[in-house]
Amino acid sequence: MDDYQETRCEQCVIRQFNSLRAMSKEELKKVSDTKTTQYFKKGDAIFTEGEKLNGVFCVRDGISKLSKLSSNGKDQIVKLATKGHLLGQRSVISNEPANLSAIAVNDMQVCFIPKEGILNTLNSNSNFAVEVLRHMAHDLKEADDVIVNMSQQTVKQRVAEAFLYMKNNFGEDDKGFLNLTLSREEISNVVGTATESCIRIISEFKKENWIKASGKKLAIINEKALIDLVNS
Amino acid sequence: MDDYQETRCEQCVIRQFNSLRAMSKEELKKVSDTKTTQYFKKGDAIFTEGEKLNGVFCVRDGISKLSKLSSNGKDQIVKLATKGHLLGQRSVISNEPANLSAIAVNDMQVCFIPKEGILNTLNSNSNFAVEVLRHMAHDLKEADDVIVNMSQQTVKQRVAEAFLYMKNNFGEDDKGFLNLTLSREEISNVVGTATESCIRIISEFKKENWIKASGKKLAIINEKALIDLVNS
DNA sequence: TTTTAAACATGACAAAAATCATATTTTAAG
DNA sequence: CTTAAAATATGATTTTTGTCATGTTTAAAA
Repeated sequence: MDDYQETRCEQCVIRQFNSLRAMSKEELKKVSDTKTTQYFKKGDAIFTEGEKLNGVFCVRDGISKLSKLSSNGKDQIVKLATKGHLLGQRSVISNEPANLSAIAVNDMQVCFIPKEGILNTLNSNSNFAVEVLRHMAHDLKEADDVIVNMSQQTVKQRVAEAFLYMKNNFGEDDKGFLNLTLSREEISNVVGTATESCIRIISEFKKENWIKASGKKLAIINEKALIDLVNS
Repeated sequence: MDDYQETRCEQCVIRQFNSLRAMSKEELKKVSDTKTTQYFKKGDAIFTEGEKLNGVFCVRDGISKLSKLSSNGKDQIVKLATKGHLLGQRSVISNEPANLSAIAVNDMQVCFIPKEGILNTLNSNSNFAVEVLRHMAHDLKEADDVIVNMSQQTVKQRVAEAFLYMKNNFGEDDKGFLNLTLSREEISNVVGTATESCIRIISEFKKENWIKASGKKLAIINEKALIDLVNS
């Protein structure tokens, strides 16, 4: 443990991206005293569906998929979370087991914040409560939009949308390749389709020259075509 | 206007079902002074997608569908709200236009509460903020579950689930008919499918003796069969 | 009551997507 | 480096779902 040189929440820039920024200096200090930093490797579970959570996880680095098992045995990825996102908030607030599993898509650094710090602040600092509420409201809007897309769009449109989502939320490197690399199976779990169908559509996109691949990395080379497909 | 004999929020039992119950007597009094009662007939819009909302709507009676238009021109019903539900909360909290339209499915009585009362209380009463947060957390969990069902289940399973949802949330009358009556088109907008496909599946369920119809009313007569289908 | 429009229903067909089979390529382990 | 396992790819086929056409029933308006 090289805990001694870890960043303290007060100094951590990450919190500017989430509701922790609405905490007072004092509150943040308390949180920082109880937090622990954890490292997860690609494929590791931060928590799993049905697990009782004793706190929330603040993502400092890496990307996590939030997914749920459906009755047919397939995983559905509901959301992808990165730097600044708080995981497990909903569960802690409702005092219910986690509804989703959080699995590391690549290597991650995550701070665990025991729930007491969160719940106490929620009850005493309405600024913080409203800030959390605003984030939750945003998540809810996004979830509603996903429902509409999932139910009304074709698989092909959803695959196109997944690529646009990956570009907009996780960006691309200097050569135009998506920073987030998902396996074909993971993409199909985002899109909610059979892996083969997903692979076939990706091949099609490559033939159309809308995307290209280099190793495991994918790049969008005709964004307009993807957008047009989504809106058709 | 027969406003003089309307129920005041302090006396209204409906608020026990939503976050208004976390308001103090004083706060509730203020809200009650500014609220107005509105009546909507079947098909009327309480608000529509993209509209700027100046307050929230507390459903006293009747049922509303919350839906969103997808790019292909079809309506997707995301949620059905009844007695006690607050509509437009998310929009008011985020200070964004409504993401969904709220249309009356049958005749409704709804109280309009100007946003000032809500926002002031949110900022000053963390009890209330946390209560709103809890409700929002619950809605978010439900939305995530809908995403999984929409993306992983077959149309037939989703139709079965829609009937179970209607029974569980809106109940049935003394003869076993669902209290909520939706047109075939509305059911297909809940399920996210073509109206003809929906009609065909309903006919099938009738032939199997899982449901029966009398006029526009539908009744579940073999709930287990529907549950088994959903879980298969 | 008659007329008209909307809702419901069903057949025929087309399109989309899933499944099963089987290669090929890539990655990881020994 | 070699070998095994996993990931990617594609063909063939079946199943599911959507679309178009058309008929019937139901409800609403004149």
